[in-house]
Amino acid sequence: MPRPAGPSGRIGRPPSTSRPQILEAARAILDRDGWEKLTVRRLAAELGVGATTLYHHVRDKDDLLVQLLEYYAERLPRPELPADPRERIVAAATVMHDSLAAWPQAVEVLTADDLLGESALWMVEAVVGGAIACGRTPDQAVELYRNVWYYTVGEILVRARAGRRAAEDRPRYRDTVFEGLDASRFPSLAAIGDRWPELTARDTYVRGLRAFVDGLLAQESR
Amino acid sequence: MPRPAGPSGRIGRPPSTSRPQILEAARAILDRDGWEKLTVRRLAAELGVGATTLYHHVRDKDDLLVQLLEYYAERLPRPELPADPRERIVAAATVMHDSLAAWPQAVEVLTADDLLGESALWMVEAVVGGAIACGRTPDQAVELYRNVWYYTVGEILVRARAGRRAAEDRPRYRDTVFEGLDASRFPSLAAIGDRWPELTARDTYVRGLRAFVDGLLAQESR
DNA sequence: TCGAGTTTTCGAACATGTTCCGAAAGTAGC
DNA sequence: GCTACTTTCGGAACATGTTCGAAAACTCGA
Repeated sequence: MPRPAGPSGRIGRPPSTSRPQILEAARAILDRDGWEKLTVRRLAAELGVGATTLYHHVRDKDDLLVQLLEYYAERLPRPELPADPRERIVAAATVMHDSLAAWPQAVEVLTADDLLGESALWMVEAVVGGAIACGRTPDQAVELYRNVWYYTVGEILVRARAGRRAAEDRPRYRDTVFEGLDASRFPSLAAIGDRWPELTARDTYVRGLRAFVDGLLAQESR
Repeated sequence: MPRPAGPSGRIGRPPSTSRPQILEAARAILDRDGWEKLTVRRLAAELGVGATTLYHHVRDKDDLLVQLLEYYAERLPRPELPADPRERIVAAATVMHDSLAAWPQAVEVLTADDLLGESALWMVEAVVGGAIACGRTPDQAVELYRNVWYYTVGEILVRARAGRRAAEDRPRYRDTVFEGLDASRFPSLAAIGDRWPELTARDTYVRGLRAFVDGLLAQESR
Protein backbone atom coordinates (compact mmCIF):
# COMPACT_ATOMS: atom_id res chain seq x y z
CA MET A 1 0.00 0.00 0.00
CA PRO A 2 2.05 2.89 -1.27
CA ARG A 3 0.98 6.14 0.24
CA PRO A 4 -0.44 8.79 -2.04
CA ALA A 5 2.75 10.78 -1.62
CA GLY A 6 3.54 13.12 -4.45
CA PRO A 7 6.93 13.31 -6.07
CA SER A 8 9.05 13.03 -2.98
CA GLY A 9 12.31 13.61 -4.73
CA ARG A 10 13.24 10.07 -3.87
CA ILE A 11 13.91 7.50 -6.50
CA GLY A 12 13.01 3.84 -6.55
CA ARG A 13 10.03 1.94 -5.25
CA PRO A 14 8.41 3.78 -2.37
CA PRO A 15 8.69 2.00 0.96
CA SER A 16 5.51 0.49 2.30
CA THR A 17 6.73 0.72 5.86
CA SER A 18 9.34 2.50 7.88
CA ARG A 19 11.51 1.91 10.86
CA PRO A 20 9.33 3.98 13.21
CA GLN A 21 6.24 2.09 12.07
CA ILE A 22 7.96 -1.20 12.69
CA LEU A 23 8.99 -0.15 16.16
CA GLU A 24 5.49 1.03 16.93
CA ALA A 25 3.96 -2.25 15.82
CA ALA A 26 6.52 -4.13 17.85
CA ARG A 27 5.59 -2.11 20.89
CA ALA A 28 1.94 -2.89 20.30
CA ILE A 29 2.63 -6.62 20.24
CA LEU A 30 4.93 -6.32 23.19
CA ASP A 31 2.40 -4.53 25.33
CA ARG A 32 -0.54 -6.58 24.15
CA ASP A 33 0.81 -10.12 23.97
CA GLY A 34 4.11 -10.12 25.82
CA TRP A 35 7.63 -10.51 24.57
CA GLU A 36 7.34 -14.21 23.82
CA LYS A 37 4.91 -13.38 21.04
CA LEU A 38 7.15 -10.88 19.36
CA THR A 39 8.34 -12.82 16.33
CA VAL A 40 9.44 -11.55 12.97
CA ARG A 41 6.56 -13.10 11.08
CA ARG A 42 3.97 -11.93 13.56
CA LEU A 43 5.38 -8.45 13.48
CA ALA A 44 5.26 -8.45 9.70
CA ALA A 45 1.66 -9.63 9.79
CA GLU A 46 0.80 -6.84 12.18
CA LEU A 47 2.14 -4.42 9.61
CA GLY A 48 0.49 -6.19 6.68
CA VAL A 49 3.86 -6.78 5.10
CA GLY A 50 6.02 -9.70 4.09
CA ALA A 51 8.27 -11.05 6.77
CA THR A 52 11.45 -10.57 4.87
CA THR A 53 10.60 -6.98 4.14
CA LEU A 54 11.46 -6.10 7.70
CA TYR A 55 15.06 -6.91 7.02
CA HIS A 56 15.32 -3.87 4.82
CA HIS A 57 14.62 -1.60 7.76
CA VAL A 58 16.15 -3.55 10.59
CA ARG A 59 19.48 -5.34 10.55
CA ASP A 60 18.19 -8.32 12.49
CA LYS A 61 16.00 -9.08 15.46
CA ASP A 62 18.64 -8.02 17.92
CA ASP A 63 18.81 -4.67 16.25
CA LEU A 64 15.06 -4.37 16.64
CA LEU A 65 15.18 -5.25 20.31
CA VAL A 66 17.92 -2.76 20.99
CA GLN A 67 15.82 -0.04 19.39
CA LEU A 68 12.82 -1.07 21.45
CA LEU A 69 14.85 -0.97 24.60
CA GLU A 70 15.96 2.51 23.74
CA TYR A 71 12.33 3.50 23.46
CA TYR A 72 11.36 1.99 26.77
CA ALA A 73 14.43 3.43 28.42
CA GLU A 74 13.29 6.86 27.31
CA ARG A 75 10.10 6.74 29.28
CA LEU A 76 11.67 5.18 32.28
CA PRO A 77 10.98 7.29 35.35
CA ARG A 78 14.29 8.78 36.29
CA PRO A 79 14.45 8.58 40.05
CA GLU A 80 16.04 11.16 42.28
CA LEU A 81 19.49 9.74 42.84
CA PRO A 82 20.93 9.92 46.36
CA ALA A 83 23.68 12.39 47.05
CA ASP A 84 25.99 9.83 48.58
CA PRO A 85 27.99 8.38 45.71
CA ARG A 86 27.91 4.84 46.99
CA GLU A 87 24.14 4.96 47.35
CA ARG A 88 23.96 6.48 43.90
CA ILE A 89 25.67 3.45 42.47
CA VAL A 90 23.30 1.11 44.24
CA ALA A 91 20.24 3.09 43.20
CA ALA A 92 21.23 3.28 39.55
CA ALA A 93 22.09 -0.39 39.34
CA THR A 94 18.80 -1.27 40.96
CA VAL A 95 16.92 0.70 38.35
CA MET A 96 18.80 -1.19 35.65
CA HIS A 97 17.97 -4.45 37.27
CA ASP A 98 14.32 -3.78 37.88
CA SER A 99 13.73 -2.39 34.43
CA LEU A 100 15.26 -5.38 32.74
CA ALA A 101 13.95 -8.12 35.00
CA ALA A 102 10.54 -7.85 33.38
CA TRP A 103 11.94 -8.58 29.97
CA PRO A 104 14.73 -11.12 30.20
CA GLN A 105 15.08 -11.55 26.45
CA ALA A 106 16.23 -7.99 26.30
CA VAL A 107 19.07 -8.82 28.62
CA GLU A 108 20.27 -11.49 26.26
CA VAL A 109 20.54 -8.83 23.62
CA LEU A 110 22.25 -6.39 25.93
CA THR A 111 24.86 -8.95 26.82
CA ALA A 112 26.06 -8.32 23.31
CA ASP A 113 25.61 -4.57 23.29
CA ASP A 114 26.43 -3.89 26.85
CA LEU A 115 25.67 -0.23 26.67
CA LEU A 116 22.13 0.88 26.29
CA GLY A 117 21.12 3.75 24.09
CA GLU A 118 21.66 7.33 25.05
CA SER A 119 18.51 7.52 27.09
CA ALA A 120 19.79 4.85 29.42
CA LEU A 121 23.30 6.13 29.62
CA TRP A 122 22.51 8.09 32.75
CA MET A 123 22.55 4.85 34.70
CA VAL A 124 26.00 4.03 33.45
CA GLU A 125 27.06 7.57 34.17
CA ALA A 126 25.67 7.33 37.69
CA VAL A 127 27.59 4.17 38.44
CA VAL A 128 30.86 5.26 36.88
CA GLY A 129 30.53 8.77 38.28
CA GLY A 130 29.71 7.43 41.69
CA ALA A 131 32.78 5.27 41.67
CA ILE A 132 34.96 8.19 40.68
CA ALA A 133 33.39 10.28 43.42
CA CYS A 134 34.43 7.53 45.78
CA GLY A 135 38.02 8.13 44.84
CA ARG A 136 38.49 5.55 42.13
CA THR A 137 40.34 6.26 38.91
CA PRO A 138 38.28 6.25 35.72
CA ASP A 139 39.76 2.88 34.82
CA GLN A 140 38.75 1.42 38.14
CA ALA A 141 35.33 3.01 37.86
CA VAL A 142 34.69 1.31 34.53
CA GLU A 143 35.84 -1.95 36.02
CA LEU A 144 33.40 -1.50 38.86
CA TYR A 145 30.59 -0.77 36.47
CA ARG A 146 31.36 -3.85 34.43
CA ASN A 147 31.42 -6.05 37.48
CA VAL A 148 28.09 -4.73 38.61
CA TRP A 149 26.78 -5.31 35.10
CA TYR A 150 27.97 -8.92 35.10
CA TYR A 151 26.28 -9.55 38.41
CA THR A 152 23.06 -7.93 37.27
CA VAL A 153 22.94 -9.77 33.98
CA GLY A 154 23.66 -13.06 35.65
CA GLU A 155 21.01 -12.61 38.27
CA ILE A 156 18.34 -11.76 35.74
CA LEU A 157 19.20 -14.56 33.35
CA VAL A 158 19.45 -17.25 35.97
CA ARG A 159 16.18 -16.23 37.55
CA ALA A 160 14.44 -15.98 34.21
CA ARG A 161 15.59 -19.38 33.06
CA ALA A 162 14.80 -20.97 36.38
CA GLY A 163 11.34 -19.49 36.24
CA ARG A 164 10.77 -20.79 32.74
CA ARG A 165 11.80 -24.23 33.85
CA ALA A 166 9.52 -24.15 36.83
CA ALA A 167 6.66 -23.29 34.52
CA GLU A 168 7.09 -26.52 32.63
CA ASP A 169 6.33 -29.19 35.13
CA ARG A 170 9.15 -31.56 34.41
CA PRO A 171 10.94 -32.37 37.60
CA ARG A 172 14.11 -30.40 38.01
CA TYR A 173 17.34 -32.17 38.62
CA ARG A 174 18.32 -30.00 41.53
CA ASP A 175 15.25 -31.02 43.44
CA THR A 176 16.41 -34.61 43.52
CA VAL A 177 20.16 -34.29 43.79
CA PHE A 178 20.07 -33.68 47.51
CA GLU A 179 18.33 -36.87 48.38
CA GLY A 180 21.17 -39.30 47.87
CA LEU A 181 23.83 -36.85 48.91
CA ASP A 182 26.98 -38.27 50.46
CA ALA A 183 27.28 -36.30 53.68
CA SER A 184 30.93 -37.17 54.10
CA ARG A 185 31.92 -35.75 50.74
CA PHE A 186 29.49 -32.86 50.76
CA PRO A 187 29.00 -31.95 54.39
CA SER A 188 27.85 -28.39 53.85
CA LEU A 189 25.42 -29.24 51.08
CA ALA A 190 24.04 -32.14 53.06
CA ALA A 191 23.42 -29.74 55.91
CA ILE A 192 21.39 -27.56 53.59
CA GLY A 193 19.42 -30.56 52.46
CA ASP A 194 16.17 -29.95 50.72
CA ARG A 195 16.07 -26.32 51.72
CA TRP A 196 18.11 -25.52 48.62
CA PRO A 197 15.16 -24.69 46.37
CA GLU A 198 13.72 -22.43 49.00
CA LEU A 199 17.01 -20.66 49.59
CA THR A 200 17.77 -20.11 45.94
CA ALA A 201 14.34 -18.72 45.34
CA ARG A 202 14.92 -15.76 47.60
CA ASP A 203 15.46 -12.37 46.06
CA THR A 204 18.76 -11.09 47.34
CA TYR A 205 19.77 -8.85 44.49
CA VAL A 206 20.09 -5.59 46.36
CA ARG A 207 21.91 -7.11 49.30
CA GLY A 208 24.36 -8.81 46.97
CA LEU A 209 24.79 -5.60 45.04
CA ARG A 210 25.63 -3.69 48.21
CA ALA A 211 28.18 -6.30 49.22
CA PHE A 212 29.74 -6.21 45.77
CA VAL A 213 29.98 -2.45 45.65
CA ASP A 214 31.41 -2.35 49.15
CA GLY A 215 33.98 -4.94 48.25
CA LEU A 216 34.94 -3.18 45.04
CA LEU A 217 35.29 0.18 46.75
CA ALA A 218 37.36 -1.35 49.52
CA GLN A 219 39.93 -2.71 47.09
CA GLU A 220 43.26 -1.03 47.63
CA SER A 221 44.34 0.97 44.63
CA ARG A 222 46.86 -0.85 42.55
CA MET B 1 20.63 -52.00 12.56
CA PRO B 2 19.41 -54.21 15.35
CA ARG B 3 22.21 -56.02 17.03
CA PRO B 4 22.28 -59.80 16.96
CA ALA B 5 21.29 -59.80 20.61
CA GLY B 6 19.62 -62.93 21.78
CA PRO B 7 16.48 -62.92 23.84
CA SER B 8 17.33 -60.07 26.14
CA GLY B 9 14.27 -60.41 28.25
CA ARG B 10 13.12 -57.02 27.04
CA ILE B 11 9.94 -56.55 25.14
CA GLY B 12 9.21 -54.31 22.20
CA ARG B 13 11.30 -53.16 19.28
CA PRO B 14 14.99 -53.28 20.15
CA PRO B 15 16.64 -49.88 20.37
CA SER B 16 19.08 -49.00 17.63
CA THR B 17 20.92 -46.61 19.85
CA SER B 18 21.32 -45.80 23.50
CA ARG B 19 21.89 -42.85 25.70
CA PRO B 20 25.59 -43.59 26.22
CA GLN B 21 26.08 -43.94 22.48
CA ILE B 22 24.39 -40.62 21.91
CA LEU B 23 26.56 -38.93 24.46
CA GLU B 24 29.68 -40.43 22.96
CA ALA B 25 28.77 -39.25 19.48
CA ALA B 26 28.01 -35.83 20.86
CA ARG B 27 31.42 -35.73 22.48
CA ALA B 28 33.03 -36.69 19.20
CA ILE B 29 31.34 -33.82 17.40
CA LEU B 30 32.10 -31.47 20.25
CA ASP B 31 35.79 -32.26 20.25
CA ARG B 32 36.12 -32.46 16.52
CA ASP B 33 33.99 -29.57 15.25
CA GLY B 34 33.25 -27.36 18.23
CA TRP B 35 30.03 -26.72 20.06
CA GLU B 36 28.49 -24.60 17.33
CA LYS B 37 28.29 -27.70 15.16
CA LEU B 38 26.50 -29.81 17.70
CA THR B 39 22.97 -29.87 16.33
CA VAL B 40 20.32 -32.49 16.73
CA ARG B 41 20.27 -33.48 13.08
CA ARG B 42 24.03 -33.64 12.80
CA LEU B 43 24.22 -35.73 15.90
CA ALA B 44 21.61 -38.10 14.52
CA ALA B 45 23.52 -38.34 11.26
CA GLU B 46 26.69 -39.20 13.16
CA LEU B 47 24.77 -42.06 14.71
CA GLY B 48 23.15 -43.11 11.46
CA VAL B 49 19.74 -42.57 12.95
CA GLY B 50 16.71 -40.39 12.34
CA ALA B 51 16.78 -37.05 14.06
CA THR B 52 13.59 -37.55 15.97
CA THR B 53 14.81 -40.85 17.31
CA LEU B 54 17.07 -39.00 19.69
CA TYR B 55 14.08 -37.66 21.52
CA HIS B 56 13.35 -41.10 22.83
CA HIS B 57 16.61 -41.18 24.71
CA VAL B 58 17.03 -37.55 25.57
CA ARG B 59 14.37 -35.19 26.82
CA ASP B 60 15.59 -32.28 24.76
CA LYS B 61 18.81 -30.62 23.76
CA ASP B 62 19.26 -29.02 27.14
CA ASP B 63 19.06 -32.43 28.72
CA LEU B 64 21.77 -33.62 26.38
CA LEU B 65 24.02 -30.70 27.19
CA VAL B 66 23.59 -31.20 30.90
CA GLN B 67 24.65 -34.82 30.50
CA LEU B 68 27.64 -33.78 28.48
CA LEU B 69 28.65 -31.26 31.07
CA GLU B 70 28.48 -33.93 33.69
CA TYR B 71 30.84 -36.00 31.60
CA TYR B 72 33.33 -33.20 31.13
CA ALA B 73 33.07 -32.24 34.76
CA GLU B 74 34.11 -35.76 35.66
CA ARG B 75 37.46 -35.50 34.00
CA LEU B 76 38.08 -32.01 35.20
CA PRO B 77 41.39 -31.90 37.03
CA ARG B 78 40.49 -31.33 40.65
CA PRO B 79 42.99 -28.81 41.94
CA GLU B 80 44.41 -28.77 45.41
CA LEU B 81 42.20 -26.31 47.19
CA PRO B 82 43.86 -23.83 49.53
CA ALA B 83 43.44 -24.30 53.25
CA ASP B 84 42.28 -20.77 53.86
CA PRO B 85 38.50 -20.83 53.41
CA ARG B 86 38.31 -17.52 51.63
CA GLU B 87 40.95 -18.61 49.15
CA ARG B 88 39.10 -21.86 48.75
CA ILE B 89 36.03 -20.00 47.61
CA VAL B 90 38.03 -17.99 45.11
CA ALA B 91 39.83 -21.05 43.80
CA ALA B 92 36.68 -23.12 43.34
CA ALA B 93 34.81 -20.31 41.65
CA THR B 94 37.73 -19.74 39.33
CA VAL B 95 37.68 -23.37 38.29
CA MET B 96 33.97 -23.07 37.54
CA HIS B 97 34.59 -19.98 35.53
CA ASP B 98 37.51 -21.26 33.54
CA SER B 99 35.86 -24.58 32.77
CA LEU B 100 32.75 -22.95 31.45
CA ALA B 101 34.28 -20.02 29.64
CA ALA B 102 35.33 -22.28 26.79
CA TRP B 103 31.79 -23.42 26.18
CA PRO B 104 29.39 -20.52 26.70
CA GLN B 105 26.40 -22.41 25.40
CA ALA B 106 26.72 -24.70 28.33
CA VAL B 107 26.34 -21.75 30.64
CA GLU B 108 23.04 -20.89 29.07
CA VAL B 109 21.87 -24.34 29.96
CA LEU B 110 23.22 -24.12 33.46
CA THR B 111 21.40 -20.90 34.05
CA ALA B 112 18.36 -23.12 34.05
CA ASP B 113 19.83 -26.00 36.02
CA ASP B 114 22.07 -24.02 38.25
CA LEU B 115 23.58 -27.03 39.89
CA LEU B 116 25.91 -29.21 37.95
CA GLY B 117 25.92 -32.94 38.19
CA GLU B 118 27.39 -34.77 41.12
CA SER B 119 30.89 -34.67 39.70
CA ALA B 120 30.87 -30.92 39.76
CA LEU B 121 29.24 -30.59 43.13
CA TRP B 122 32.60 -30.35 44.86
CA MET B 123 32.90 -26.81 43.56
CA VAL B 124 29.61 -25.85 45.07
CA GLU B 125 30.59 -27.61 48.26
CA ALA B 126 33.89 -25.76 48.32
CA VAL B 127 32.21 -22.38 48.02
CA VAL B 128 29.42 -23.07 50.47
CA GLY B 129 31.76 -24.84 52.86
CA GLY B 130 34.27 -22.06 52.64
CA ALA B 131 31.64 -19.51 53.51
CA ILE B 132 30.52 -21.54 56.50
CA ALA B 133 34.13 -21.87 57.60
CA CYS B 134 34.28 -18.11 57.49
CA GLY B 135 31.55 -17.96 60.07
CA ARG B 136 28.50 -17.60 57.90
CA THR B 137 25.29 -19.45 58.57
CA PRO B 138 24.29 -22.07 55.99
CA ASP B 139 21.64 -19.71 54.68
CA GLN B 140 24.16 -16.96 54.19
CA ALA B 141 26.59 -19.40 52.64
CA VAL B 142 24.07 -20.40 49.99
CA GLU B 143 23.36 -16.77 49.34
CA LEU B 144 27.06 -16.14 48.86
CA TYR B 145 27.33 -19.06 46.48
CA ARG B 146 24.41 -17.84 44.46
CA ASN B 147 25.82 -14.35 44.21
CA VAL B 148 29.14 -15.70 43.02
CA TRP B 149 27.27 -17.83 40.52
CA TYR B 150 25.36 -14.83 39.17
CA TYR B 151 28.56 -12.90 38.73
CA THR B 152 30.29 -15.81 37.04
CA VAL B 153 27.43 -16.54 34.67
CA GLY B 154 27.09 -12.89 33.76
CA GLU B 155 30.76 -12.49 33.06
CA ILE B 156 30.90 -15.49 30.80
CA LEU B 157 27.77 -14.68 28.87
CA VAL B 158 28.60 -11.05 28.32
CA ARG B 159 32.09 -11.85 27.15
CA ALA B 160 30.90 -14.64 24.91
CA ARG B 161 28.26 -12.52 23.25
CA ALA B 162 30.59 -9.59 22.87
CA GLY B 163 33.13 -11.85 21.25
CA ARG B 164 30.58 -13.26 18.85
CA ARG B 165 29.61 -9.76 17.86
CA ALA B 166 33.18 -8.73 17.32
CA ALA B 167 33.59 -11.70 15.01
CA GLU B 168 30.94 -10.37 12.69
CA ASP B 169 32.36 -7.17 11.35
CA ARG B 170 29.34 -4.98 11.62
CA PRO B 171 30.18 -1.87 13.54
CA ARG B 172 29.09 -2.02 17.12
CA TYR B 173 26.98 0.69 18.59
CA ARG B 174 29.15 1.17 21.61
CA ASP B 175 32.08 2.13 19.46
CA THR B 176 30.24 5.14 18.14
CA VAL B 177 28.21 6.29 21.12
CA PHE B 178 31.12 8.06 22.72
CA GLU B 179 31.81 10.35 19.83
CA GLY B 180 28.90 12.71 20.20
CA LEU B 181 28.75 12.46 23.95
CA ASP B 182 27.45 15.44 25.84
CA ALA B 183 30.19 16.09 28.38
CA SER B 184 27.93 18.16 30.58
CA ARG B 185 25.37 15.40 30.98
CA PHE B 186 27.83 12.52 31.06
CA PRO B 187 31.04 13.94 32.51
CA SER B 188 32.51 10.66 33.67
CA LEU B 189 31.78 8.79 30.47
CA ALA B 190 33.11 11.66 28.39
CA ALA B 191 36.31 11.46 30.40
CA ILE B 192 36.61 7.81 29.49
CA GLY B 193 36.06 8.66 25.87
CA ASP B 194 37.06 6.11 23.30
CA ARG B 195 38.99 4.06 25.81
CA TRP B 196 35.76 2.23 26.67
CA PRO B 197 36.26 -0.70 24.30
CA GLU B 198 39.77 -1.19 25.57
CA LEU B 199 38.70 -1.04 29.20
CA THR B 200 35.80 -3.42 28.81
CA ALA B 201 37.97 -5.91 26.99
CA ARG B 202 40.19 -6.47 30.00
CA ASP B 203 39.85 -9.68 31.91
CA THR B 204 39.11 -8.74 35.50
CA TYR B 205 37.17 -11.79 36.60
CA VAL B 206 39.37 -12.90 39.47
CA ARG B 207 39.85 -9.41 40.84
CA GLY B 208 36.11 -8.82 40.75
CA LEU B 209 35.51 -12.18 42.34
CA ARG B 210 37.85 -11.35 45.21
CA ALA B 211 36.15 -8.03 45.79
CA PHE B 212 32.75 -9.69 45.75
CA VAL B 213 33.72 -12.40 48.19
CA ASP B 214 35.37 -9.88 50.48
CA GLY B 215 32.28 -7.74 50.41
CA LEU B 216 29.98 -10.64 51.07
CA LEU B 217 32.05 -11.92 53.95
CA ALA B 218 32.24 -8.45 55.44
CA GLN B 219 28.46 -8.12 55.62
CA GLU B 220 27.30 -7.91 59.18
CA SER B 221 25.23 -10.87 60.18
CA ARG B 222 21.57 -10.07 60.21
C1' DT C 1 1.17 -69.58 13.37
C1' DC C 2 -1.23 -65.84 14.41
C1' DG C 3 -2.90 -61.98 17.00
C1' DA C 4 -2.07 -58.76 21.00
C1' DG C 5 0.80 -55.83 23.37
C1' DT C 6 4.96 -53.01 23.75
C1' DT C 7 8.71 -50.28 22.58
C1' DT C 8 11.38 -47.84 19.19
C1' DT C 9 12.04 -45.55 14.79
C1' DC C 10 11.43 -41.94 11.61
C1' DG C 11 9.17 -39.06 8.01
C1' DA C 12 6.11 -35.15 7.88
C1' DA C 13 5.21 -31.03 9.77
C1' DC C 14 5.59 -26.59 12.43
C1' DA C 15 7.61 -22.27 14.14
C1' DT C 16 11.64 -19.80 14.58
C1' DG C 17 15.39 -16.31 12.44
C1' DT C 18 17.56 -15.41 8.26
C1' DT C 19 19.46 -15.17 3.19
C1' DC C 20 18.75 -14.99 -1.86
C1' DC C 21 16.93 -13.36 -5.82
C1' DG C 22 13.50 -12.22 -9.02
C1' DA C 23 9.59 -9.18 -9.41
C1' DA C 24 7.26 -4.79 -8.47
C1' DA C 25 6.97 0.16 -8.39
C1' DG C 26 8.60 4.19 -8.57
C1' DT C 27 11.84 8.47 -11.01
C1' DA C 28 14.73 10.43 -14.77
C1' DG C 29 15.97 11.09 -19.40
C1' DC C 30 14.65 10.72 -24.18
C1' DG D 1 5.35 6.25 -24.22
C1' DC D 2 9.59 3.95 -23.74
C1' DT D 3 13.94 2.59 -21.68
C1' DA D 4 17.25 2.71 -17.97
C1' DC D 5 18.08 2.93 -13.28
C1' DT D 6 17.06 2.52 -8.43
C1' DT D 7 14.94 1.02 -4.42
C1' DT D 8 11.82 -1.91 -2.01
C1' DC D 9 8.99 -6.00 -1.63
C1' DG D 10 8.16 -10.71 -0.61
C1' DG D 11 8.01 -15.75 -1.79
C1' DA D 12 11.04 -19.71 -1.77
C1' DA D 13 14.33 -21.83 0.72
C1' DC D 14 17.44 -23.25 4.62
C1' DA D 15 18.83 -24.68 9.29
C1' DT D 16 17.40 -24.87 13.80
C1' DG D 17 14.71 -27.48 17.88
C1' DT D 18 10.68 -29.98 18.53
C1' DT D 19 5.91 -32.64 18.26
C1' DC D 20 2.84 -36.06 16.24
C1' DG D 21 1.39 -40.16 14.44
C1' DA D 22 1.93 -44.17 11.88
C1' DA D 23 4.74 -47.92 10.90
C1' DA D 24 8.30 -51.29 12.24
C1' DA D 25 10.29 -54.82 15.11
C1' DC D 26 10.26 -57.33 18.79
C1' DT D 27 8.08 -60.81 22.89
C1' DC D 28 4.42 -63.26 24.73
C1' DG D 29 0.42 -66.16 24.95
C1' DA D 30 -3.08 -69.06 22.68
